[in-house]
Amino acid sequence: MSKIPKILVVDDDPDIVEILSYNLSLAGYQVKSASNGKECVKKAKLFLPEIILLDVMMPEMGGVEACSLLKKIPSLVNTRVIFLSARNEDYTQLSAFDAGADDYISKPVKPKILLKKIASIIKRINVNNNDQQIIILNDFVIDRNKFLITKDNIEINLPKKEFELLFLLGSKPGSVFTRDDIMNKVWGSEIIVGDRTIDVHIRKLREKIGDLYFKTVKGVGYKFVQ
Amino acid sequence: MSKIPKILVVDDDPDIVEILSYNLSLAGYQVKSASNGKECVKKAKLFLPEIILLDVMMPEMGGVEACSLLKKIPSLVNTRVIFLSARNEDYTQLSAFDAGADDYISKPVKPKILLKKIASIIKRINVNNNDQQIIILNDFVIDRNKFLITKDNIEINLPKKEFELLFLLGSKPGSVFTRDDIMNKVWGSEIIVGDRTIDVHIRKLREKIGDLYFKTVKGVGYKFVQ
DNA sequence: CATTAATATTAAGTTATTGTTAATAAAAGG
DNA sequence: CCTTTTATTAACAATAACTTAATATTAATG
Repeated sequence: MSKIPKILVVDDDPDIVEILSYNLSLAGYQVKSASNGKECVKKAKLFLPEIILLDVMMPEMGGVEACSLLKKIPSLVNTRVIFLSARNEDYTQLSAFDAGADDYISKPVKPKILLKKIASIIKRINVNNNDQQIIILNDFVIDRNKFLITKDNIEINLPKKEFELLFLLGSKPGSVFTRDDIMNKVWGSEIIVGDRTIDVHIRKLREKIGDLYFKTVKGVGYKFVQ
Repeated sequence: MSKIPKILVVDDDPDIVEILSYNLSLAGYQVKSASNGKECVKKAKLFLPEIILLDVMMPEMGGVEACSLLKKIPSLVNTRVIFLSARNEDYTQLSAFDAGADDYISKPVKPKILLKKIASIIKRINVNNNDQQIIILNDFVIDRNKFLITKDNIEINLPKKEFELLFLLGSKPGSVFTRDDIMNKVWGSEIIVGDRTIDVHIRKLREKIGDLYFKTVKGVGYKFVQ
Protein backbone atom coordinates (compact mmCIF):
# COMPACT_ATOMS: atom_id res chain seq x y z
CA MET A 1 0.00 0.00 0.00
CA SER A 2 1.06 3.59 0.09
CA LYS A 3 2.67 5.05 3.12
CA ILE A 4 1.44 8.07 5.03
CA PRO A 5 1.78 11.17 2.87
CA LYS A 6 4.13 13.84 4.12
CA ILE A 7 3.36 17.54 3.98
CA LEU A 8 5.65 20.44 4.71
CA VAL A 9 3.86 23.61 5.82
CA VAL A 10 5.81 26.81 5.30
CA ASP A 11 4.63 30.14 6.65
CA ASP A 12 6.11 32.84 8.81
CA ASP A 13 2.84 33.30 10.66
CA PRO A 14 2.86 30.76 13.49
CA ASP A 15 -0.94 30.86 13.69
CA ILE A 16 -1.30 29.74 10.12
CA VAL A 17 1.30 27.01 10.57
CA GLU A 18 -0.54 25.94 13.68
CA ILE A 19 -3.99 25.74 12.17
CA LEU A 20 -2.83 24.07 8.96
CA SER A 21 -0.66 21.57 10.79
CA TYR A 22 -3.48 20.76 13.15
CA ASN A 23 -5.95 20.11 10.38
CA LEU A 24 -3.54 18.14 8.28
CA SER A 25 -2.37 15.97 11.15
CA LEU A 26 -5.94 15.30 12.06
CA ALA A 27 -6.56 14.22 8.49
CA GLY A 28 -3.82 11.64 8.90
CA TYR A 29 -0.89 13.28 7.21
CA GLN A 30 2.63 13.46 8.52
CA VAL A 31 3.33 17.16 8.91
CA LYS A 32 6.43 19.27 9.42
CA SER A 33 6.80 23.00 9.19
CA ALA A 34 9.20 25.78 8.37
CA SER A 35 8.94 29.52 8.79
CA ASN A 36 10.83 30.80 5.79
CA GLY A 37 12.17 29.79 2.43
CA LYS A 38 15.62 28.87 3.59
CA GLU A 39 14.36 26.59 6.30
CA CYS A 40 11.86 25.15 3.85
CA VAL A 41 14.51 24.09 1.35
CA LYS A 42 16.67 22.63 4.08
CA LYS A 43 13.86 20.64 5.63
CA ALA A 44 12.38 19.55 2.33
CA LYS A 45 15.65 17.87 1.36
CA LEU A 46 15.52 15.67 4.41
CA PHE A 47 11.78 15.23 4.81
CA LEU A 48 11.06 14.55 1.16
CA PRO A 49 7.40 15.51 1.42
CA GLU A 50 4.78 14.72 -1.17
CA ILE A 51 3.40 18.24 -0.83
CA ILE A 52 4.80 21.58 0.24
CA LEU A 53 2.37 24.33 1.22
CA LEU A 54 4.27 27.51 0.68
CA ASP A 55 3.59 31.10 1.65
CA VAL A 56 4.83 33.83 -0.68
CA MET A 57 5.92 36.62 1.63
CA MET A 58 8.39 35.49 4.23
CA PRO A 59 11.55 36.90 5.80
CA GLU A 60 14.97 35.57 4.86
CA MET A 61 13.71 33.95 1.70
CA GLY A 62 10.31 34.24 0.06
CA GLY A 63 8.23 31.43 -1.38
CA VAL A 64 8.95 32.10 -5.01
CA GLU A 65 12.68 31.97 -4.57
CA ALA A 66 12.35 28.89 -2.39
CA CYS A 67 10.24 27.22 -5.05
CA SER A 68 12.90 27.85 -7.69
CA LEU A 69 15.46 26.19 -5.47
CA LEU A 70 13.17 23.30 -4.61
CA LYS A 71 12.55 22.59 -8.25
CA LYS A 72 16.25 22.20 -8.85
CA ILE A 73 16.60 19.45 -6.26
CA PRO A 74 16.37 16.11 -8.03
CA SER A 75 15.13 14.18 -5.04
CA LEU A 76 12.11 16.46 -4.96
CA VAL A 77 10.95 15.85 -8.52
CA ASN A 78 7.84 14.23 -7.19
CA THR A 79 7.08 16.86 -4.62
CA ARG A 80 4.19 19.19 -5.38
CA VAL A 81 4.67 22.80 -4.40
CA ILE A 82 1.42 24.58 -3.66
CA PHE A 83 1.45 28.26 -2.93
CA LEU A 84 -0.87 29.63 -0.31
CA SER A 85 -0.89 33.36 -0.43
CA ALA A 86 -2.80 36.48 0.42
CA ARG A 87 -1.12 38.20 -2.46
CA ASN A 88 -3.47 37.64 -5.30
CA GLU A 89 -2.08 39.97 -7.88
CA ASP A 90 -1.69 38.28 -11.20
CA TYR A 91 2.01 38.90 -11.44
CA THR A 92 2.67 37.15 -8.15
CA GLN A 93 0.75 34.12 -9.31
CA LEU A 94 2.47 34.15 -12.66
CA SER A 95 5.91 34.36 -11.11
CA ALA A 96 5.00 31.53 -8.76
CA PHE A 97 4.12 29.35 -11.72
CA ASP A 98 7.26 30.47 -13.48
CA ALA A 99 9.21 29.30 -10.46
CA GLY A 100 7.69 25.88 -11.02
CA ALA A 101 4.68 25.99 -8.69
CA ASP A 102 2.20 23.19 -9.07
CA ASP A 103 -0.67 25.28 -7.80
CA TYR A 104 -1.56 28.61 -6.32
CA ILE A 105 -4.33 29.02 -3.79
CA SER A 106 -5.50 32.34 -2.44
CA LYS A 107 -5.82 33.02 1.23
CA PRO A 108 -7.92 32.98 3.21
CA VAL A 109 -7.87 29.22 2.81
CA LYS A 110 -10.86 27.21 3.83
CA PRO A 111 -9.47 24.13 5.58
CA LYS A 112 -12.18 21.84 4.30
CA ILE A 113 -11.55 22.73 0.72
CA LEU A 114 -7.80 22.65 1.12
CA LEU A 115 -8.04 19.18 2.59
CA LYS A 116 -10.16 17.99 -0.30
CA LYS A 117 -7.73 19.40 -2.73
CA ILE A 118 -4.78 17.77 -1.00
CA ALA A 119 -6.63 14.48 -0.88
CA SER A 120 -7.22 14.78 -4.60
CA ILE A 121 -3.52 15.40 -5.24
CA ILE A 122 -2.50 12.46 -3.09
CA LYS A 123 -5.00 10.29 -4.87
CA ARG A 124 -3.53 11.34 -8.18
CA ILE A 125 -0.04 10.51 -6.94
CA ASN A 126 -1.21 7.09 -5.87
CA VAL A 127 -3.06 6.45 -9.12
CA ASN A 128 0.18 7.06 -10.96
CA ASN A 129 2.12 4.43 -9.09
CA ASN A 130 -0.48 1.81 -8.44
CA ASP A 131 0.79 -0.87 -10.73
CA GLN A 132 1.39 -2.93 -7.65
CA GLN A 133 0.02 -6.27 -6.76
CA ILE A 134 -0.12 -6.25 -3.04
CA ILE A 135 -2.18 -8.06 -0.47
CA ILE A 136 -2.44 -6.25 2.81
CA LEU A 137 -3.69 -8.03 5.88
CA ASN A 138 -3.49 -7.24 9.54
CA ASP A 139 0.06 -8.29 10.21
CA PHE A 140 1.01 -9.16 6.67
CA VAL A 141 1.94 -7.55 3.46
CA ILE A 142 2.34 -9.86 0.52
CA ASP A 143 3.99 -7.89 -2.23
CA ARG A 144 4.13 -9.55 -5.59
CA ASN A 145 6.21 -6.84 -7.17
CA LYS A 146 8.95 -7.24 -4.65
CA PHE A 147 8.34 -10.93 -4.26
CA LEU A 148 8.53 -10.29 -0.61
CA ILE A 149 6.34 -10.79 2.37
CA THR A 150 6.41 -8.70 5.48
CA LYS A 151 5.14 -10.02 8.77
CA ASP A 152 5.05 -7.52 11.61
CA ASN A 153 7.38 -5.38 9.56
CA ILE A 154 9.91 -8.15 9.28
CA GLU A 155 10.78 -9.15 5.77
CA ILE A 156 10.65 -12.82 4.85
CA ASN A 157 11.99 -14.15 1.61
CA LEU A 158 10.23 -17.06 0.05
CA PRO A 159 11.11 -19.20 -2.94
CA LYS A 160 8.83 -18.90 -5.91
CA LYS A 161 6.43 -21.75 -5.31
CA GLU A 162 6.05 -21.00 -1.63
CA PHE A 163 5.41 -17.39 -2.44
CA GLU A 164 2.84 -18.21 -5.08
CA LEU A 165 1.12 -20.57 -2.71
CA LEU A 166 1.00 -17.98 0.04
CA PHE A 167 -0.13 -15.34 -2.42
CA LEU A 168 -2.98 -17.58 -3.50
CA LEU A 169 -4.13 -18.51 -0.02
CA GLY A 170 -3.65 -14.93 1.19
CA SER A 171 -5.82 -13.60 -1.62
CA LYS A 172 -8.89 -14.86 0.24
CA PRO A 173 -8.09 -15.23 3.89
CA GLY A 174 -10.43 -17.67 5.58
CA SER A 175 -11.48 -19.35 2.36
CA VAL A 176 -10.53 -22.91 1.66
CA PHE A 177 -8.61 -23.71 -1.46
CA THR A 178 -8.87 -27.27 -2.66
CA ARG A 179 -5.82 -29.17 -3.67
CA ASP A 180 -7.02 -29.03 -7.25
CA ASP A 181 -7.34 -25.28 -7.03
CA ILE A 182 -3.90 -24.95 -5.64
CA MET A 183 -2.47 -27.35 -8.16
CA ASN A 184 -3.97 -25.46 -11.06
CA LYS A 185 -3.15 -22.00 -9.91
CA VAL A 186 0.31 -22.50 -8.48
CA TRP A 187 1.61 -25.30 -10.63
CA GLY A 188 -0.53 -24.96 -13.70
CA SER A 189 -2.74 -27.52 -15.34
CA GLU A 190 -0.07 -29.13 -17.49
CA ILE A 191 2.38 -29.89 -14.77
CA ILE A 192 1.70 -33.02 -12.81
CA VAL A 193 3.39 -33.60 -9.52
CA GLY A 194 2.82 -35.99 -6.70
CA ASP A 195 0.26 -35.68 -3.99
CA ARG A 196 2.61 -34.79 -1.22
CA THR A 197 4.19 -31.83 -2.96
CA ILE A 198 1.61 -29.38 -1.75
CA ASP A 199 1.94 -30.66 1.81
CA VAL A 200 5.63 -30.09 1.77
CA HIS A 201 5.23 -26.53 0.57
CA ILE A 202 2.62 -25.85 3.20
CA ARG A 203 5.00 -27.23 5.75
CA LYS A 204 7.73 -24.85 4.66
CA LEU A 205 5.35 -21.94 4.90
CA ARG A 206 4.35 -23.08 8.37
CA GLU A 207 8.00 -23.21 9.35
CA LYS A 208 8.79 -19.77 8.02
CA ILE A 209 5.62 -17.90 8.80
CA GLY A 210 3.93 -19.69 11.63
CA ASP A 211 1.95 -22.84 12.12
CA LEU A 212 -1.32 -21.24 13.06
CA TYR A 213 -1.76 -19.28 9.87
CA PHE A 214 -2.30 -22.33 7.71
CA LYS A 215 -5.28 -24.40 8.53
CA THR A 216 -5.80 -27.83 7.07
CA VAL A 217 -9.33 -28.73 6.17
CA LYS A 218 -9.07 -32.44 5.90
CA GLY A 219 -10.52 -33.90 2.76
CA VAL A 220 -10.86 -30.45 1.26
CA GLY A 221 -7.77 -28.31 1.24
CA TYR A 222 -6.05 -25.47 3.01
CA LYS A 223 -6.89 -22.02 4.14
CA PHE A 224 -5.01 -19.02 5.38
CA VAL A 225 -6.35 -17.63 8.64
CA GLN A 226 -5.22 -14.69 10.68
CA MET B 1 9.33 13.71 -27.27
CA SER B 2 5.95 14.17 -25.67
CA LYS B 3 3.12 14.66 -28.11
CA ILE B 4 0.89 17.70 -28.23
CA PRO B 5 -1.32 17.77 -25.14
CA LYS B 6 -5.05 17.45 -25.72
CA ILE B 7 -7.60 19.50 -23.88
CA LEU B 8 -11.36 19.13 -23.87
CA VAL B 9 -13.25 22.32 -23.10
CA VAL B 10 -16.75 21.80 -21.80
CA ASP B 11 -19.17 24.67 -21.30
CA ASP B 12 -22.68 25.46 -22.45
CA ASP B 13 -21.74 29.08 -23.09
CA PRO B 14 -20.36 29.23 -26.64
CA ASP B 15 -18.48 32.43 -25.84
CA ILE B 16 -16.53 30.80 -23.09
CA VAL B 17 -15.78 27.77 -25.24
CA GLU B 18 -14.68 30.13 -27.96
CA ILE B 19 -12.34 32.22 -25.87
CA LEU B 20 -10.82 29.28 -24.03
CA SER B 21 -10.36 27.26 -27.20
CA TYR B 22 -8.76 30.21 -28.90
CA ASN B 23 -6.27 30.81 -26.14
CA LEU B 24 -5.45 27.17 -25.69
CA SER B 25 -4.98 26.55 -29.40
CA LEU B 26 -2.73 29.55 -29.58
CA ALA B 27 -0.70 28.12 -26.75
CA GLY B 28 -0.16 25.04 -28.87
CA TYR B 29 -2.65 22.60 -27.43
CA GLN B 30 -4.96 20.38 -29.38
CA VAL B 31 -8.45 21.44 -28.36
CA LYS B 32 -11.93 19.99 -28.68
CA SER B 33 -15.11 21.08 -27.03
CA ALA B 34 -18.44 19.92 -25.73
CA SER B 35 -21.44 21.81 -24.47
CA ASN B 36 -22.76 19.53 -21.77
CA GLY B 37 -21.86 16.62 -19.56
CA LYS B 38 -23.21 13.94 -21.85
CA GLU B 39 -21.34 15.19 -24.84
CA CYS B 40 -18.27 15.59 -22.68
CA VAL B 41 -18.20 11.96 -21.59
CA LYS B 42 -18.80 10.77 -25.11
CA LYS B 43 -16.05 12.90 -26.61
CA ALA B 44 -13.60 12.28 -23.79
CA LYS B 45 -13.72 8.53 -24.45
CA LEU B 46 -12.60 9.05 -28.01
CA PHE B 47 -10.38 12.07 -27.64
CA LEU B 48 -8.56 10.86 -24.52
CA PRO B 49 -7.48 14.31 -23.47
CA GLU B 50 -4.85 15.05 -20.87
CA ILE B 51 -7.07 17.75 -19.39
CA ILE B 52 -10.79 18.39 -19.29
CA LEU B 53 -11.94 21.89 -18.40
CA LEU B 54 -15.41 21.40 -17.07
CA ASP B 55 -18.21 23.81 -16.27
CA VAL B 56 -20.52 22.92 -13.39
CA MET B 57 -23.91 24.14 -14.55
CA MET B 58 -24.92 22.75 -17.87
CA PRO B 59 -28.11 21.42 -19.45
CA GLU B 60 -28.61 17.69 -20.00
CA MET B 61 -25.88 16.74 -17.58
CA GLY B 62 -23.92 18.93 -15.20
CA GLY B 63 -20.20 18.89 -14.60
CA VAL B 64 -20.25 17.05 -11.30
CA GLU B 65 -22.23 14.14 -12.66
CA ALA B 66 -20.06 14.08 -15.76
CA CYS B 67 -16.96 14.00 -13.62
CA SER B 68 -18.23 11.00 -11.70
CA LEU B 69 -18.75 9.17 -14.96
CA LEU B 70 -15.41 10.20 -16.36
CA LYS B 71 -13.62 8.91 -13.31
CA LYS B 72 -15.09 5.48 -13.87
CA ILE B 73 -13.64 5.18 -17.36
CA PRO B 74 -10.37 3.25 -17.16
CA SER B 75 -8.87 4.81 -20.27
CA LEU B 76 -9.18 8.18 -18.62
CA VAL B 77 -7.26 7.43 -15.45
CA ASN B 78 -4.60 9.85 -16.50
CA THR B 79 -6.98 12.59 -17.51
CA ARG B 80 -7.16 15.56 -15.16
CA VAL B 81 -10.59 17.05 -14.66
CA ILE B 82 -10.49 20.71 -13.79
CA PHE B 83 -13.67 22.49 -12.91
CA LEU B 84 -14.19 26.01 -14.09
CA SER B 85 -17.16 27.51 -12.42
CA ALA B 86 -18.89 30.68 -11.42
CA ARG B 87 -20.51 28.78 -8.58
CA ASN B 88 -18.13 29.28 -5.76
CA GLU B 89 -20.12 28.03 -2.85
CA ASP B 90 -18.15 25.64 -0.74
CA TYR B 91 -20.57 22.79 -1.17
CA THR B 92 -20.28 22.90 -4.93
CA GLN B 93 -16.51 22.75 -4.70
CA LEU B 94 -16.64 19.96 -2.19
CA SER B 95 -19.02 17.89 -4.26
CA ALA B 96 -16.80 18.47 -7.28
CA PHE B 97 -13.84 17.06 -5.39
CA ASP B 98 -15.98 14.22 -4.14
CA ALA B 99 -16.79 13.43 -7.74
CA GLY B 100 -13.09 13.05 -8.34
CA ALA B 101 -12.14 16.51 -9.57
CA ASP B 102 -8.45 17.25 -9.82
CA ASP B 103 -8.94 20.95 -9.37
CA TYR B 104 -11.53 23.66 -9.07
CA ILE B 105 -11.02 27.12 -10.46
CA SER B 106 -13.43 29.99 -9.96
CA LYS B 107 -14.69 32.07 -12.82
CA PRO B 108 -13.98 34.60 -14.06
CA VAL B 109 -10.89 32.87 -15.29
CA LYS B 110 -7.91 34.92 -16.29
CA PRO B 111 -6.57 33.27 -19.42
CA LYS B 112 -2.96 34.02 -18.61
CA ILE B 113 -3.17 32.37 -15.25
CA LEU B 114 -5.18 29.45 -16.56
CA LEU B 115 -2.58 28.86 -19.22
CA LYS B 116 0.20 28.89 -16.65
CA LYS B 117 -1.67 26.46 -14.54
CA ILE B 118 -2.31 24.14 -17.43
CA ALA B 119 1.31 24.35 -18.45
CA SER B 120 2.24 23.38 -14.92
CA ILE B 121 -0.09 20.39 -15.00
CA ILE B 122 1.25 19.24 -18.35
CA LYS B 123 4.76 19.61 -17.07
CA ARG B 124 3.88 17.49 -14.09
CA ILE B 125 2.33 14.84 -16.35
CA ASN B 126 5.49 14.78 -18.41
CA VAL B 127 7.71 14.54 -15.38
CA ASN B 128 5.76 11.51 -14.26
CA ASN B 129 5.60 9.78 -17.61
CA ASN B 130 8.98 10.74 -18.92
CA ASP B 131 11.31 8.05 -18.04
CA GLN B 132 13.21 9.89 -15.47
CA GLN B 133 16.70 10.79 -16.42
CA ILE B 134 18.08 10.66 -12.96
CA ILE B 135 17.49 8.27 -10.14
CA ILE B 136 18.40 9.28 -6.64
CA LEU B 137 18.61 6.75 -3.87
CA ASN B 138 20.19 6.77 -0.47
CA ASP B 139 23.76 6.18 -1.47
CA PHE B 140 23.31 6.31 -5.20
CA VAL B 141 22.77 8.71 -7.98
CA ILE B 142 22.17 7.17 -11.37
CA ASP B 143 22.35 9.91 -13.92
CA ARG B 144 21.26 9.04 -17.39
CA ASN B 145 22.30 12.33 -18.90
CA LYS B 146 25.86 11.97 -17.78
CA PHE B 147 25.79 8.21 -18.09
CA LEU B 148 27.35 8.14 -14.72
CA ILE B 149 26.62 6.60 -11.42
CA THR B 150 27.74 7.90 -8.09
CA LYS B 151 27.96 5.70 -5.05
CA ASP B 152 28.78 7.46 -1.79
CA ASN B 153 29.93 10.40 -3.86
CA ILE B 154 32.39 8.28 -5.77
CA GLU B 155 31.89 8.18 -9.49
CA ILE B 156 31.73 4.83 -11.21
CA ASN B 157 31.78 4.46 -14.94
CA LEU B 158 29.75 1.70 -16.45
CA PRO B 159 29.55 0.42 -20.00
CA LYS B 160 26.27 0.97 -21.74
CA LYS B 161 24.52 -2.30 -21.13
CA GLU B 162 25.56 -2.47 -17.51
CA PHE B 163 24.38 1.07 -17.04
CA GLU B 164 21.04 0.41 -18.68
CA LEU B 165 20.55 -2.66 -16.56
CA LEU B 166 21.35 -0.79 -13.38
CA PHE B 167 19.17 2.09 -14.47
CA LEU B 168 16.26 -0.25 -15.01
CA LEU B 169 16.64 -2.10 -11.74
CA GLY B 170 17.29 1.14 -9.91
CA SER B 171 14.11 2.70 -11.28
CA LYS B 172 12.11 0.61 -8.84
CA PRO B 173 14.29 -0.42 -5.98
CA GLY B 174 13.00 -3.52 -4.29
CA SER B 175 10.85 -4.59 -7.21
CA VAL B 176 11.66 -7.71 -9.12
CA PHE B 177 12.29 -7.49 -12.82
CA THR B 178 11.83 -10.69 -14.71
CA ARG B 179 14.36 -11.79 -17.24
CA ASP B 180 11.82 -11.05 -19.94
CA ASP B 181 11.36 -7.55 -18.59
CA ILE B 182 15.05 -6.99 -18.54
CA MET B 183 15.52 -8.49 -21.96
CA ASN B 184 12.85 -6.28 -23.47
CA LYS B 185 13.84 -3.09 -21.80
CA VAL B 186 17.59 -3.31 -21.93
CA TRP B 187 18.13 -5.30 -25.10
CA GLY B 188 14.88 -4.68 -26.93
CA SER B 189 12.38 -7.20 -28.17
CA GLU B 190 14.03 -7.83 -31.53
CA ILE B 191 17.44 -8.68 -30.26
CA ILE B 192 17.90 -12.21 -29.11
CA VAL B 193 20.86 -13.09 -27.00
CA GLY B 194 21.80 -16.14 -25.05
CA ASP B 195 20.51 -17.17 -21.70
CA ARG B 196 23.58 -16.31 -19.72
CA THR B 197 24.01 -12.79 -21.00
CA ILE B 198 21.95 -11.17 -18.29
CA ASP B 199 23.75 -13.14 -15.60
CA VAL B 200 27.09 -11.99 -16.80
CA HIS B 201 26.02 -8.38 -16.74
CA ILE B 202 24.59 -8.77 -13.29
CA ARG B 203 27.87 -10.29 -12.26
CA LYS B 204 29.80 -7.31 -13.54
CA LEU B 205 27.50 -4.95 -11.68
CA ARG B 206 27.99 -6.97 -8.54
CA GLU B 207 31.74 -6.73 -9.00
CA LYS B 208 31.73 -3.00 -9.53
CA ILE B 209 28.98 -1.87 -7.21
CA GLY B 210 28.65 -4.51 -4.58
CA ASP B 211 27.23 -7.95 -4.27
CA LEU B 212 24.49 -7.16 -1.82
CA TYR B 213 22.71 -4.64 -4.00
CA PHE B 214 21.59 -7.19 -6.53
CA LYS B 215 19.29 -9.84 -5.28
CA THR B 216 18.42 -12.90 -7.30
CA VAL B 217 14.88 -14.13 -7.01
CA LYS B 218 15.28 -17.56 -8.42
CA GLY B 219 12.74 -18.48 -11.03
CA VAL B 220 11.58 -14.89 -11.21
CA GLY B 221 14.32 -12.39 -11.87
CA TYR B 222 16.51 -9.80 -10.20
CA LYS B 223 15.96 -6.85 -7.99
CA PHE B 224 17.98 -3.95 -6.76
CA VAL B 225 17.91 -3.53 -3.00
CA GLN B 226 19.54 -0.95 -0.80
C1' DC C 1 -11.38 -48.12 19.64
C1' DA C 2 -9.93 -50.13 15.56
C1' DT C 3 -9.71 -49.01 10.88
C1' DT C 4 -8.81 -46.20 7.25
C1' DA C 5 -7.91 -42.34 4.61
C1' DA C 6 -5.84 -38.16 4.63
C1' DT C 7 -2.18 -35.30 5.90
C1' DA C 8 2.55 -34.35 8.23
C1' DT C 9 7.26 -34.88 8.43
C1' DT C 10 11.89 -35.94 7.02
C1' DA C 11 15.64 -36.48 4.42
C1' DA C 12 17.44 -37.72 0.22
C1' DG C 13 17.30 -37.40 -4.65
C1' DT C 14 16.45 -34.65 -8.87
C1' DT C 15 16.01 -30.85 -11.63
C1' DA C 16 16.13 -26.19 -12.88
C1' DT C 17 18.19 -22.04 -12.55
C1' DT C 18 21.88 -19.16 -11.87
C1' DG C 19 26.99 -18.17 -11.20
C1' DT C 20 31.55 -18.14 -13.01
C1' DT C 21 35.15 -18.15 -16.06
C1' DA C 22 37.51 -17.68 -20.13
C1' DA C 23 37.47 -17.42 -24.97
C1' DT C 24 35.69 -14.93 -28.91
C1' DA C 25 33.14 -11.39 -31.35
C1' DA C 26 31.80 -6.83 -31.92
C1' DA C 27 32.17 -1.90 -31.17
C1' DA C 28 34.28 2.13 -30.01
C1' DG C 29 38.19 5.23 -29.84
C1' DG C 30 42.31 7.07 -31.29
C1' DC D 1 44.01 0.31 -38.94
C1' DC D 2 45.16 -0.94 -34.64
C1' DT D 3 44.06 -1.01 -29.81
C1' DT D 4 41.09 -1.10 -26.18
C1' DT D 5 36.88 -1.73 -24.32
C1' DT D 6 32.53 -3.91 -24.17
C1' DA D 7 29.30 -7.61 -25.32
C1' DT D 8 28.21 -12.26 -26.04
C1' DT D 9 28.74 -17.09 -25.82
C1' DA D 10 29.77 -21.63 -24.25
C1' DA D 11 31.14 -24.90 -20.99
C1' DC D 12 31.01 -26.11 -16.58
C1' DA D 13 30.25 -25.47 -11.49
C1' DA D 14 27.45 -24.34 -7.80
C1' DT D 15 23.34 -23.81 -5.60
C1' DA D 16 18.78 -23.29 -4.53
C1' DA D 17 14.38 -24.98 -5.27
C1' DC D 18 11.47 -28.64 -5.98
C1' DT D 19 9.81 -33.34 -5.77
C1' DT D 20 9.55 -37.78 -4.07
C1' DA D 21 9.43 -41.66 -1.19
C1' DA D 22 9.23 -43.71 3.10
C1' DT D 23 7.29 -43.39 7.39
C1' DA D 24 4.70 -41.20 11.10
C1' DT D 25 0.81 -38.92 12.69
C1' DT D 26 -3.72 -37.36 12.82
C1' DA D 27 -8.73 -37.14 12.23
C1' DA D 28 -12.99 -39.22 10.86
C1' DT D 29 -16.05 -43.05 10.82
C1' DG D 30 -18.74 -46.82 12.12
